[in-house]
Amino acid sequence: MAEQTMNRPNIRQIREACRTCSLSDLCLPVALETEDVDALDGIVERRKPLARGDVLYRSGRPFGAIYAVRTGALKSMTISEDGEEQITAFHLPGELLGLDAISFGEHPSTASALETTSICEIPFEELETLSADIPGLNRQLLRIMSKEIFNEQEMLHALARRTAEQRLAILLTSLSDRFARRGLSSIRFRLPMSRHELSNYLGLAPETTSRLFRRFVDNGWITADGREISLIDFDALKAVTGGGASAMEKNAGLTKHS
Amino acid sequence: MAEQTMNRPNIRQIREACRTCSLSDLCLPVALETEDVDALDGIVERRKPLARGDVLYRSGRPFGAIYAVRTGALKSMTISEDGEEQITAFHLPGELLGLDAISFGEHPSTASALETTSICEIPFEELETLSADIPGLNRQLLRIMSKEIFNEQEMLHALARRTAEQRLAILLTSLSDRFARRGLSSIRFRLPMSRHELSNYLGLAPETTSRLFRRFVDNGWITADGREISLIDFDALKAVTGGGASAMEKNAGLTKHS
DNA sequence: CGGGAGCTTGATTTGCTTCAATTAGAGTGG
DNA sequence: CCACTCTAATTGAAGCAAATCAAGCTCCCG
Repeated sequence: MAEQTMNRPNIRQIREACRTCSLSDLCLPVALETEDVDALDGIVERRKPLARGDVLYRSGRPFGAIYAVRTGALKSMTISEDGEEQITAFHLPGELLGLDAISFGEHPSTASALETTSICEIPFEELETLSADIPGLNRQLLRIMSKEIFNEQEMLHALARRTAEQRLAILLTSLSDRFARRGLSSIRFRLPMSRHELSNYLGLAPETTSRLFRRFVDNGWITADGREISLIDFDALKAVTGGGASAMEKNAGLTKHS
Repeated sequence: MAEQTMNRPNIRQIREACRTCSLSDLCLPVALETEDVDALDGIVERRKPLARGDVLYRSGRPFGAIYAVRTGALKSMTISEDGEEQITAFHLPGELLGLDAISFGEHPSTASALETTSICEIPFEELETLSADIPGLNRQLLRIMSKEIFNEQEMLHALARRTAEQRLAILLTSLSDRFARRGLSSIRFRLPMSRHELSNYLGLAPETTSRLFRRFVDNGWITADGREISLIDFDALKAVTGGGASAMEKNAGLTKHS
């Protein structure tokens, strides 16, 4: 399937079309015809950028669209009845969010921007209509959701069973791979989230996260200046993750197909 | 959508058809026509029962079908390179498994029977073909996967952030609701998994799980005779879960539609 | 030059794991 | 049918990792 892709004469145009709207997840790994991509592109709405803290959609609101991150970053979170927010995911450029709303008709989580963020809106109604005509698109939607399930499972056990040190190493290497996937530097990047948000996501106390950053720096694995991170010894980081967990390998795996 | 379902004259037949093949997840919550259900039913293969420990599919094997549990129970697990098995999910009657394989073309996890188990095989190729003709089915497949994503997210944070006590309470109430969904008793049931497997899934030491069962019994919340569990005080259990987490509420939510 | 939030650092406590036995159960063969 | 064996489950004691409690620090913004 991926092999077929390579033989198509217009694959470069397709990729370009995808890239402009950050729909790489939806388009790149499959062999969509150029006209199909155009059709997909046609239903995508570019929304005005979100400022830090702006809410893209709120938990409980009716579901009408999924979203692709163009630039910036967002967090997904649920808010328990005692008002405590629980971050369930970070969304980087090129990634999709809102998929978890498909089954309920309303968003089970709230998404807000971590920094100035531009996104594309993909109305689900129209995407579904389009899917009926384009078998490849339908399949790709399923693929993405399946991948999502798997990544969640990986992360689930990454967080459930691993030590704090392993959790942070997993997060850093995961971010690295996800940035790399979008063509950004995999060894030097700026964390879009605060230490507090990062700790919340990892299920750790902020103090623990802070101590870990110190330890990683002392070990010579990374340098950290606020949110600016450099991975000095990626292999060392990778080694402490515990091997088994790597939601990122799967991202890399899909990228290779394109 | 769910409302439309109620008005169809043949909804009862549809449900019956679904129930016979344990495809409730796939059929019940949506308004599929009788002939559609028949078509779906036609592609489903009933495989011979699995004995305890039998492997349904192994990690790395090519993906060809998803499966529905008719009776019994299975576990999904990944095996890290050091040979340690990590249980990622339990699958009860009426539930689907194998969804996580759709994106990669091969199974990322291994599924094996916890007890004598009968399952239905749903060849994915044919399901996809069928989906093209039946919009409702396609949507439902997406719904299920979306729900799966959400449940995973819920569980992820249930396990990552909660105490051992909360984790076990969440598991017990979740199982209770899932059994109830299949029309089985929600207050008295037999655990399909060993303490060891249960602990593995929850990310706890078996000793901790054992101590927790004791504590729950001492508190008068449950009675436990080996794998036979009775929930004496469901509300107390529910209370200690921490409120926010409830992958099961969502299961119940879908049931209500039917 | 304050003021405040985010981050870091130190001291103490708690909860879970680990280590070490013991007990209970399930299956087996005499 | 009962002793025997092996594995699963339980229980106790000790150790450790991370949370919590409590200050300081630093940077940003007024």
